[in-house]
Amino acid sequence: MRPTVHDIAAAAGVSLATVDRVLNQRAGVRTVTREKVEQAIERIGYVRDVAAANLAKSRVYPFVFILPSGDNSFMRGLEAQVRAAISRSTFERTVISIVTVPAFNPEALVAALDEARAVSPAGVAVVAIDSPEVIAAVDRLRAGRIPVVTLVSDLAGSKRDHFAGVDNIAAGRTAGSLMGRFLGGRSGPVAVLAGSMLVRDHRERLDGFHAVMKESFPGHALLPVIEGQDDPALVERLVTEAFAASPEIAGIYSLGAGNRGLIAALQRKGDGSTICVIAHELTRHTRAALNVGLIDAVLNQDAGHEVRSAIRVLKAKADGLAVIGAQERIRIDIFLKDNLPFDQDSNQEPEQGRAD
Amino acid sequence: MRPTVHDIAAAAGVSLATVDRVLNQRAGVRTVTREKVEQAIERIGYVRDVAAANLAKSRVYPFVFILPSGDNSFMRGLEAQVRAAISRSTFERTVISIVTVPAFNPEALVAALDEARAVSPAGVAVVAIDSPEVIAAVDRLRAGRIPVVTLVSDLAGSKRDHFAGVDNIAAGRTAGSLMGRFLGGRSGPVAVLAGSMLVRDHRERLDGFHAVMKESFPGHALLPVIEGQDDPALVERLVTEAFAASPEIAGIYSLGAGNRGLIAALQRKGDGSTICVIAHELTRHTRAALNVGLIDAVLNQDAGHEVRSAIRVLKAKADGLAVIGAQERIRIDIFLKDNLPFDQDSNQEPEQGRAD
DNA sequence: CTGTTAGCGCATTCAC
DNA sequence: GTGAATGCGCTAACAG
Repeated sequence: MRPTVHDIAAAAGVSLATVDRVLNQRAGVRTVTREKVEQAIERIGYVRDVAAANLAKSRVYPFVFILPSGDNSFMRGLEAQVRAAISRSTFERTVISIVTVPAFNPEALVAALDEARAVSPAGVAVVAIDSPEVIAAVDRLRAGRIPVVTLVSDLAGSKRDHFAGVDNIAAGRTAGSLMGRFLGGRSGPVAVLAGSMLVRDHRERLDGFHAVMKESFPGHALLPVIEGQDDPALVERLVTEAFAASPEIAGIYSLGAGNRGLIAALQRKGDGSTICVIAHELTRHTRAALNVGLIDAVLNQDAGHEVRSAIRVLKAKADGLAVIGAQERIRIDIFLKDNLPFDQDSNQEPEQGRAD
Repeated sequence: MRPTVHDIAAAAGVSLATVDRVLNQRAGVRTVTREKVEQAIERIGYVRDVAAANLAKSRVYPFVFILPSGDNSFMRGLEAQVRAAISRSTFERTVISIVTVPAFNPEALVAALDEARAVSPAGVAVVAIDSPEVIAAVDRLRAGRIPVVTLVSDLAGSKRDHFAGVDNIAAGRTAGSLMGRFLGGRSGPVAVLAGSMLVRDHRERLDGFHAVMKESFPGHALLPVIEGQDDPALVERLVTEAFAASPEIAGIYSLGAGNRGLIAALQRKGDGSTICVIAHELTRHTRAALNVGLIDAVLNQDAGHEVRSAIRVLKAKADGLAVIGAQERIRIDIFLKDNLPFDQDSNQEPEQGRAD
């Protein structure tokens, strides 16, 4: 049998209450007594039963998720995954609230972070915007001993506990590598379509992509970045203009959102399927385009995995426990039309009701 | 507050023991009483606290993992992941034993399955071999109400509860798609290197690959399948012979193991890097070859994920609970040299000690 | 057939 | 400073 608090108490010759005080680093124990207990713990190899502790405490974990609002399919899919987690709350002892704020708006995000702090939750998960004020707001949370996990887009320079998202430089490099190889012998310039250079994930993808294209496929000119603000209508207009300006475009890397607009522009062009297109995030739009050959590859991050991982990490941080590193690494999924998962698994919808 | 057994008892006007009998479907309750309790459960929306139940039962889950022996890097990585799970046993309330049996040997596997049944564990995970005797042995376990999860290679036609592995037809198709595109304009036949047609995963990969090559890239002839028995020495010899017989080979799809032999043959050929090579499973050998350009892409299944998933599913089946479908879907990871994860995450080694 | 009671491992009053 | 007693939600003897 695995040792319990009773065993520690017996071994150290003290009572349960004293053992508990030492275990939970509470005051009111003489140093000698404390050391006696600590040695006993060490000696008999005690490890706390978290489940029993949580039961005794009737512990629940109040978490706040802060996401961008708007009709970005990926973000709505992310929100659906948070709702799926909410439906599991009873089992997972969580109480999750969702706060949405306008995209690409640092002030709104700071306000949301400060409001979250006011309710002192057990943890906060946030899709970050890279700005000094946001960093400061995150650090205020951490100063209040509230664990913070960044979701999808990281916040370098902040004191966030963890980042639940992909390595976006590697994602950009991967896109570059696929683009170069898929183009094969074909010539022609390559266009890059981004949302906003305000968010770190977009900047990093761009850097990775440019690096590989210049290193390994210098034959293809890189057109100036098109910033579509993740807005389908704007994207469609800008891409159509780009086609007019450079009819010989051989490839497009869409590293942000608003792919509905891109797909519409490609369809309008008619011969769009000869252009090599690589996009991010599997939504119902990109999935359909992949299936008909308008898009050649989709790089994806699994929103469900990100949400579940964020919750696991926040719990662990709240309890001061370790996490299984590999389990929390978010992969860069590469989808061709040949390895598309069943529809239920796309970021579009929660994974409820999947066959098995 | 969430309702408890006490609330049910009060609402139904019975005692705790009766409630417990109904909840755990034990005999010795009059039908009227049972119905009264069931209605109360329904009415107040009771959901059992699994953690508390496990605490009261001091429940542990004895599991048996049956893996092939031999020096197959992927399988040894899988075993390392099981050992990593064993190191978490205290926290996860598991008691896991590992049994290894010679690869591609149905009789040995049947014997191992029957021995496992003799100790009546809470669940069995097995890397299956596709044969009627093995199916029968698995079904004997199921007949004894022991949950069974197949790992890596499935066992169609059996009553196994779940398969923790990738969709191997999709994997083969994906390999075909990448092969065709990476070859671009280049001509020349394509060779396929397999381990054994005895295991289902190899057969399925082959089918998927052939299908796509014939549909979409009919310009490339497909050479007869080379069966290397996952043995590096044999693989090296057979591949070298294939190079001699067909010097104009443009691509190789290695869908099994023994890639050390393939890599050695490619190195010996010298101009090997002009051949497009797609292999399975990220091990230290394939990782190194990917980095130097001898291999162009590696399709991978995350052994750590498979093991953790198998354990989660076995637990859920043992308790009659539901699983989160999407969390248990094993992805086909596609690795180029640009999106290689850090070394700790390769299938070669357990994920202990990863930075974060 | 049904109810009473005593734990599972831990946290937390409230006395001493 | 320290200890004894009670309860978290559930299960399992053991009575009745």
